[in-house]
Amino acid sequence: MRTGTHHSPAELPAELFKALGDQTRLRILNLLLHARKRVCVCEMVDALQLPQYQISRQLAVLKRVELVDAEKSGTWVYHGLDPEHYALSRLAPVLRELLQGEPFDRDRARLDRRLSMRDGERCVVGFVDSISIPENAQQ
Amino acid sequence: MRTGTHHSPAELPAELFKALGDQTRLRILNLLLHARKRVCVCEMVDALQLPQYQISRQLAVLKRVELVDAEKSGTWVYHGLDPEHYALSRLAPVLRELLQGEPFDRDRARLDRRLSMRDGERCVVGFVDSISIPENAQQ
DNA sequence: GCGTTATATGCACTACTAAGCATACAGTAA
DNA sequence: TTACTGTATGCTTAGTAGTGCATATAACGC
Repeated sequence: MRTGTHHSPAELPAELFKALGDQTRLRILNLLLHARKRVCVCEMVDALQLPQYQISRQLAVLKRVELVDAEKSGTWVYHGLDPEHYALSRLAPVLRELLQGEPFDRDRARLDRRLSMRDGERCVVGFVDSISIPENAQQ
Repeated sequence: MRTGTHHSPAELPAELFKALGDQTRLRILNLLLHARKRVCVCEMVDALQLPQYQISRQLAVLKRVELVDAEKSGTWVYHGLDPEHYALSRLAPVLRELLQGEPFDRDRARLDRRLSMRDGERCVVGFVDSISIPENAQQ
């Protein structure tokens, strides 16, 4: 069990909001809030259509503030929201409301297609590159 | 009336959280949430015990994301939360809950002393330097 | 006009942060 | 072992954000 935060308690809220202050990290949180289960990195790569290193990197930031934790299973790493986080329950409804429109809607749609490729609870396909979604507009 | 945000709508939530991701700005918001009325810069200087330029500067950031707006009255400028902000009503309860403990509690106490020096709704004393509060611990 | 007070801001400096690329690490399968 | 795949991370670079100081702006009183 992880115990230490690396910040003075007095600045915890600032660190928390700083972690939320990035588009990529909000897109990741949008996926996790939507999926309501752990999601592995390759699934996020396909859903967000971003390079794998960007997602790993931003996940590390979210883990540092303990919004996200990880569970390893073989080569795959499943990341999920930490329901124990001291502010998540209050923050989640606000995030759900704010993370609407593009790119958040399309990200959720791509994640759904990607998650439908699972074998039960397990990710089995690795990087699929380009989950096709009716792209009425690009971006 | 200010109309334009300077950010693409798709990144508005990220810009909003970025604005919340700073200790000084959270301390300012804490004051405004507590006061439930407009507060002028010199009152914030005394409550937060920070240099005036820091407060003006961070207020400018909060105004850029339109969480805060200002009303001028002579030399004094009264800053307040913008109740029209698209996310403030959802965010305010979360902020109230997170902005507890030090330095937020003491900031609110100092603001109360400072506000008690008002003449009705008007700030009349300028910089008082060191609103005395039982400082059981320094900082 | 002048001086004074309240607030905002230009500048220099420092520190941090995200992106991009390559590579390291870990686990699987042969 | 070797090859391969999923994930994490070291490094560099570019852009950005906070601080501190000085100064500018604005409104007041004389």
